Amino acid sequence: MTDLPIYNPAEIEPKWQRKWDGDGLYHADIDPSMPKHYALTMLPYPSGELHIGHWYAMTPSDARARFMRMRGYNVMFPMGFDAFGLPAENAAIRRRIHPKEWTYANIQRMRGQLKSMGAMFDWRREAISADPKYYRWSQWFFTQLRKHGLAYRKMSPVDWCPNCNTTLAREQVWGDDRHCERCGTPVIKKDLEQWFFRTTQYAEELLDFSNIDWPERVQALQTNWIGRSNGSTVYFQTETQDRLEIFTTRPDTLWGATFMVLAPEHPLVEKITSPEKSGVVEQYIQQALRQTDIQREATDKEKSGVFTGGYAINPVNGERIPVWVADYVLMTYGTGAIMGVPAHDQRDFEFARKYGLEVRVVIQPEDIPTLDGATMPESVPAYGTMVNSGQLSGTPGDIAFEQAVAYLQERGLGKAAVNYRLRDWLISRQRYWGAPIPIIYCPEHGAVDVPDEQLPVLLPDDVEWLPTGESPLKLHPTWKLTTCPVCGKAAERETDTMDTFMCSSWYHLRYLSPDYGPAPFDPNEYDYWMPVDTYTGGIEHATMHLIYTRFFHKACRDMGVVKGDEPMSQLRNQGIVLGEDSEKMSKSRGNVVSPDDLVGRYGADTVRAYLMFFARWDMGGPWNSSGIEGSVRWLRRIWNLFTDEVGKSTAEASTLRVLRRKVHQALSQITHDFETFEFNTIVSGLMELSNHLSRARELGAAGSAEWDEAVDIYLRMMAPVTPHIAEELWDLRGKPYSIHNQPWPEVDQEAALEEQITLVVQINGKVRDRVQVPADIGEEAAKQAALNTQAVHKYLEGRLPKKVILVPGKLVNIVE
RNA sequence: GCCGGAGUGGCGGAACAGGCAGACGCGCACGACUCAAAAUCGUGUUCCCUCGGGAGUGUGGGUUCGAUUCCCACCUUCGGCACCA
Repeated sequence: MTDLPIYNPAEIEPKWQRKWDGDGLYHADIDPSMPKHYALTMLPYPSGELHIGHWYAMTPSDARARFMRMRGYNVMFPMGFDAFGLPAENAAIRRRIHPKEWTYANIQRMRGQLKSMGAMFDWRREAISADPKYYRWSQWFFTQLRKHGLAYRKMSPVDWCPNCNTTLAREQVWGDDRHCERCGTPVIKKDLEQWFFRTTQYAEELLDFSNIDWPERVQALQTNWIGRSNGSTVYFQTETQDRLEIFTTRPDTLWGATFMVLAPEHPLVEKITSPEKSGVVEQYIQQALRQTDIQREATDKEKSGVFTGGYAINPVNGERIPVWVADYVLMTYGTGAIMGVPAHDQRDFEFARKYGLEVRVVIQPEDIPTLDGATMPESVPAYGTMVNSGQLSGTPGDIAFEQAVAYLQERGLGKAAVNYRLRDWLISRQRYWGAPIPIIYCPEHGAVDVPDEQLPVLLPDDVEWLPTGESPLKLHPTWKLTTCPVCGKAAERETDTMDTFMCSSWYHLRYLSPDYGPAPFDPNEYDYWMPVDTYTGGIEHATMHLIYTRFFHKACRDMGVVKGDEPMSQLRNQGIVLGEDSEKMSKSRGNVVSPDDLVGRYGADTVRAYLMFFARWDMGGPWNSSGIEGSVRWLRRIWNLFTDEVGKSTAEASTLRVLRRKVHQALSQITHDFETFEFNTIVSGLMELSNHLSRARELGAAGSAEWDEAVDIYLRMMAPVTPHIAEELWDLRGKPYSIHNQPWPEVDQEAALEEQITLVVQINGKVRDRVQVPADIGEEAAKQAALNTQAVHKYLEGRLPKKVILVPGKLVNIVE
């Protein structure tokens, strides 16, 4: 017995991590002679613990980045921390520890955990959004957006979390009960002066995904979120001689409008309401406004409303129709006013039936019986021939929309219009732990930008934490006192900070040059590295971060700060790792899987391999603690297989030919799967090949040139998945450091070709036999071989087949 | 209600420009090694069966010589949106 080293990840993993780190192996620097690849994975929030979800997101991303590196790309794979945010403040209040201290302690701990992954992060490029050298530029971007009219301040009803004491963006309000994303408390409405970014200005462009390779799923979610509606604006006139604009997606039903409805907040309500109705209307509005959005927006709620006593004139037929107020019309969409066409809209129908308003049919779809407004049990929203519609009567359904719009436009009664569900992005937060909004309020000059040379507006460290929930910046005795940059007189700072999504909208740019002073990023770095080639992260950011960062990039493009239309060329999302009970992991359920424990027990390589293997990456799924044993055994076997003593090869030539064939076939498959992010079949392909290698070894293959080639290729293929063991085995075989600097092996197509193939013999589409034939067999010979099989003889009993179908290289189907 | 995924052995999953269903792994069973166990190695493992076969990829149809893969209609489930005019 010789002293063969045993596989001990606890020893080799830290050893190689230190060596790689010391050598700067993964440093990515501009090199115009090489094609670049910017691989980016979503940065974590420094909550304190790296959990298995981070590993699940990051290790395959790392493996892919490593693969690209071996393929000859100059790969940058940076990491950082999205370090501002509410949890730090909650910790501050609960544990009487400063958010900064809490955050940076967590960062330090998580940086260590991240390093235990053995990922190829270039830590020189680390960016932390809570660093003044970072948020100085978050503030600069805000100023730029304001200068270009893309940031504005407005008094508006906002979603307010009474527990967090702050506003929330629409995206941060979740669920049927409209609760706070962070703490789960139902939100309330509050009127506040708030800062907004004009995301709506980019609504149309954000719908265009034609130049980026993003998952259909994300495209669908974003498209849905932006909510484009094609229709037209129609100008009604009230009897008080006011213009009342409405938006409709069905201008072809205009002749069927039998009433109008205004949102309770609509500015014309007061004026249009007749004196005798004002009491009832006033009462209704008060009650509507008191309701929460949850009550008001519940779809199953019975519609309610009141008649204002006012009338408007339908511009297409001059009819006088009553104007109502109802809370099913929202001030925040369209113009806050609608025409009611009960025959062809279900909401209007329910309203009309309840209040006895006329239901008039103006659309008659061809395939259903003639409609009668008085008796129809529900609305008919389908397109169809226009009827009772003046000179447009008879217009067929397929052109009714365009004809109606044309009719309105010719007469100046309306125009084609598009509406979006997307709202402007509310970025004000009444919190301390965020980037201060760089604005100064002067009694004389109003809201004034903090001049660039005064940036950053630093967060004061000496703040008091009172359990009022009020932002400590408001309570600070002196911080907000300053002077107006325009007139120099006493003025006050804005005490709100920015939504952290603002900071994370451009972190990929800060990675380019995290210490750069003159600008948010070094333009040379930008020109070389951008755009991000592959972006990976969770699907849950589809309608938040991933819309914000696209908006941000487009806005920056229009401000002349960046180039190109999109920040990230390719996006891939991973799924979620659930607990073993198939439920979402949570501390209270006690089903949390700790990556640190797993690494301690099995080593990082095993955890990496299992995370890539156990599920389709984009699907995720429940954790299985016994399943990881498969990865443990695989790596142990590989270790033993490649460290075992090698004598002289005793294998036959055919064994070695088969060995080469299997190796190159696996290489071809694994290369393909790396390209397409199919990580689970990368690992299964490696496992399968290791089974072939074991067999070949038993047949005496070790010691041959073919065996050496097999091991060499094998180690390179596993290097992106399990970087430590690959490096160690590479080293043990006396190969030059580092395996991670080796090129990806080339497939020898000839070696991968099969010599013999198994031709499947089907009779009437059912498999009846198989026959071994040379791979290059001709058509006739293949058919003959199939017809000569026992099964076919037995089946046909001398009869002639009706048809013989050959799928070259695969099968012969004999049809009787 | 609308939009988008997903339904394959006991389990995770593989195969789909239509062509051997169940690769790979977990689990399980049996065997080897061991005094014994663990570990390891080997063999088997979709179901039914009268051992000839038969059925089988959520359900029901269709196209085809041939369908897990394509088409139509459903069912279940997960995610998103939702009184959006």
